[in-house]
Amino acid sequence: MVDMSADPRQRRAARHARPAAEAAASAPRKKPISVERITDAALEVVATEGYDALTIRRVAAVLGTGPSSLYAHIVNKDDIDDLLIGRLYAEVVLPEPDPAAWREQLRGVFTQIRDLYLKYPGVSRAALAMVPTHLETLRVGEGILAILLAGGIEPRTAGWARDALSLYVSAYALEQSLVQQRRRHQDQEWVLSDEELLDRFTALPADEFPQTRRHAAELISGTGHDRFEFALGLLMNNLRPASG
Amino acid sequence: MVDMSADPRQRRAARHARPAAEAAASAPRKKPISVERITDAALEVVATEGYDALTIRRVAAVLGTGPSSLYAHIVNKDDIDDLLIGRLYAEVVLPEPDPAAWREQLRGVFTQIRDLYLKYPGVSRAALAMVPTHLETLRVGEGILAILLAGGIEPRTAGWARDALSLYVSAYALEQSLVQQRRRHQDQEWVLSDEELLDRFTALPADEFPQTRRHAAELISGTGHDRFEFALGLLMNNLRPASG
DNA sequence: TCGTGAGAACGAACTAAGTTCGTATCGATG
DNA sequence: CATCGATACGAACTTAGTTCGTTCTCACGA
Repeated sequence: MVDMSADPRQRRAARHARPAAEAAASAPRKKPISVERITDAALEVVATEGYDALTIRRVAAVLGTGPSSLYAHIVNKDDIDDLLIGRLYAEVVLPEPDPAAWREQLRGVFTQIRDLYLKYPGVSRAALAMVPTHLETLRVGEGILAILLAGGIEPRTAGWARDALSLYVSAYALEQSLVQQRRRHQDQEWVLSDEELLDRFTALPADEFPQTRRHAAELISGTGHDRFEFALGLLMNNLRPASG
Repeated sequence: MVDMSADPRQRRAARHARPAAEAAASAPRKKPISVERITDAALEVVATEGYDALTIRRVAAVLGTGPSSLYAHIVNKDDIDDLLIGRLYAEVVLPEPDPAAWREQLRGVFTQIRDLYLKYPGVSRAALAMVPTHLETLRVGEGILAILLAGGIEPRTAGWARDALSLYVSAYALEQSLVQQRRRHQDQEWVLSDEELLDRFTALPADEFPQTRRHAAELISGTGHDRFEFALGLLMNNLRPASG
């Protein structure tokens, strides 16, 4: 059983501690509100309406109740972020580190993370704000670190590189989500297609923006994911086995 | 004079167009609310209380009025972000591109941006959400692009690298601001000093977190800025002049 | 069997925030 | 000096996070 103490603060703390012995027991008959169901509901909201639509009231509505009902299980709204990220990172599968393929392995893990973020538009915001001792993020972090170390990267470099890569991936997903969101909210003037963007760039005054104007085509080239791959490449290609 | 049309939407659009002829005329005598004063007030709030404390009401209070008074000058709250970023990026000074020193020049520019972000904790959030046709960000973007091109980087690579670097810098500043903010809000349990973090890491179960445990010291090593420099290095060192 | 009490659920309400509306005020202009 | 458009602003509407006090439920012990 998960921690059933009265105070949700203690339960949050328990979630950050190592997982308890976890006796399965019997599944709850009816449908009592639980941290799991809250997480399910929150993920559903984020997946369908985006992270901005994630409100206590919205989650409560999905569960067919009012906002106050959730506060027996969560500390506050930030706590939902915690749950979300935990659930998301639990889905990341980590490969057995292979010294010969560490770059591909890293690419694979970070692509997984990117796609999880994009599946739930905007959650990367929550990931950026997450405290660094979250259990599931620690697990994934350990996995990434293991891959880097297996690749022969010196520990300190590995740690720093891991942080840089993680930060970039979160930011990339966040930016992509924001673009998508603007596209959904057809705010007329603020949605710019590639052609419109190209027009804007080429319409810039040549004396002030010579490079942007001249290379407008290259600047808007490539899908988001092309740029993602490119950036990951930049970050990883300089990492070399220590005494290689 | 800046655009004095009635609709603030038109005024925002005008801000994104090329700067008008800009007849100086006489400075306003009294203290009418203006976009400039709103920007000043907003920056003051962000600098002293952080981006989270930036509310319409808070800004209005600084100007000694009520929230509705601002809506003759701004479209909505997002518009304030626009003003903030414009003001911030206007402060960035761009060097004359020197083909021999492009890496140092890039470092300089991005360090400026980083420090501006950190001076106004949390604004990088606004920067990430900013539409890519903002006039001042275009100016800085042009400058960065010019440095890369002067360094002999192929245009498409230069564009993508610029985006990757900018994204990383924003994310870095955002993360740093979040850490600072947590530290201010002494939420007891969520503030972790380096020693506490080290303790946490070394207290992890050895079978599940062998690497994190073993290299805990390296993982928490280095100031934020060390990591910033490191990441910039990773991103830049792979960029090479096109035809060598 | 029947209370009983701890935990869970929940309706109502409080606060804060973004935004709108209607009106009042001000200043330049004819 | 009257007028009109732009500006200012108080009040109010809406949505949100959170708290409070009460009610409900159910497993356990007398």
